[in-house]
Amino acid sequence: MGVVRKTKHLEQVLRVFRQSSDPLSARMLLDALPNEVNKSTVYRMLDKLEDDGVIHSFMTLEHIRFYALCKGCSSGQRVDSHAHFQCTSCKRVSCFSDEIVLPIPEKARITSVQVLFTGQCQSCLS
Amino acid sequence: MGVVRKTKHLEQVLRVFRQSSDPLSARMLLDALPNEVNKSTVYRMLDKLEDDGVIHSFMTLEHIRFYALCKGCSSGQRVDSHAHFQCTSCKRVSCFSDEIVLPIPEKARITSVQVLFTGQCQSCLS
DNA sequence: ACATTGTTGCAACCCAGTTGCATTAATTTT
DNA sequence: AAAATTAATGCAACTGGGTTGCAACAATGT
Ligand SMILES: [Mn+2]
Ligand SMILES: [Mn+2]
Ligand SMILES: [Zn+2]
Ligand SMILES: [Zn+2]
Repeated sequence: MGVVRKTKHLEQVLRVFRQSSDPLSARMLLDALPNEVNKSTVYRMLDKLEDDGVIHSFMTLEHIRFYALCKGCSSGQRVDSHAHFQCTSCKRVSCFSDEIVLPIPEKARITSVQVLFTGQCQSCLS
Repeated sequence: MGVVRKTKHLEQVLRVFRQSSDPLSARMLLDALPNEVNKSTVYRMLDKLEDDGVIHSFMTLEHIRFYALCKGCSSGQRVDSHAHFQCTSCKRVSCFSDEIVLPIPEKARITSVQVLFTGQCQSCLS
């Protein structure tokens, strides 16, 4: 079951996501929230928002889950995936703007795809 | 630093990987090994094998790391990625045989890509 | 205002993965 | 072959992301 009631915390969570250009982990979100919020509460909000399709999540190399606002995959049919990138030096996670079109395997009923590029970001290269 | 000495455990680990068509988690590997092996040892062997490029790893939705033998990305240049699939019902993880060709973003020096499809496998559908 | 029920905080818990250290075993040197 | 060297192993304690049961609280409908 997704979000039902519009609570203060929920509004703040959504505001933090909108103001961030990058995906966030639960820990980063906790630190970014203006009020002190219990971590259980944060995890439960994230679960519900994902249930509702408002956010997507994906795992990074350090087995930490990151979350980002969904930007329009909701329309249904196609399995869309905007890819993500993690810098192996500074560990920062970011979105790739370009949509990636993937051939969908026939062997199963695919409902989502996660693409994670890794390497070194510009600032870590220079 | 990668593997240096050819120990009994290491041979058994490689044998298990060769006999398995699917990627394995550390837990699955532990259970598949003929001898009782300490989990720290297993994790350390996996680390070293990945350092050496013998195996690749990727995270699944339940934040569990899976490992699979590298099948020929070693030749260098191209960022190759054979995609993986996890069934959301039975949680089984498998490889997709078809190589996936991805446009490599210019914004960073990409060294690897992970692609994880999720959905329902054939047997869970029927 | 009241009843209903979703949400929150708390504390305890789970589990994948890590780490420090003493012991063991593979490889090199003599 | 024996000794020396050092990588690999087992163990136990630990870390940290994430979960869960439950009582207290707060949003929503009437
Ligand atoms: Mn989306
Ligand atoms: Mn490979
Ligand atoms: Zn970086
Ligand atoms: Zn299945």
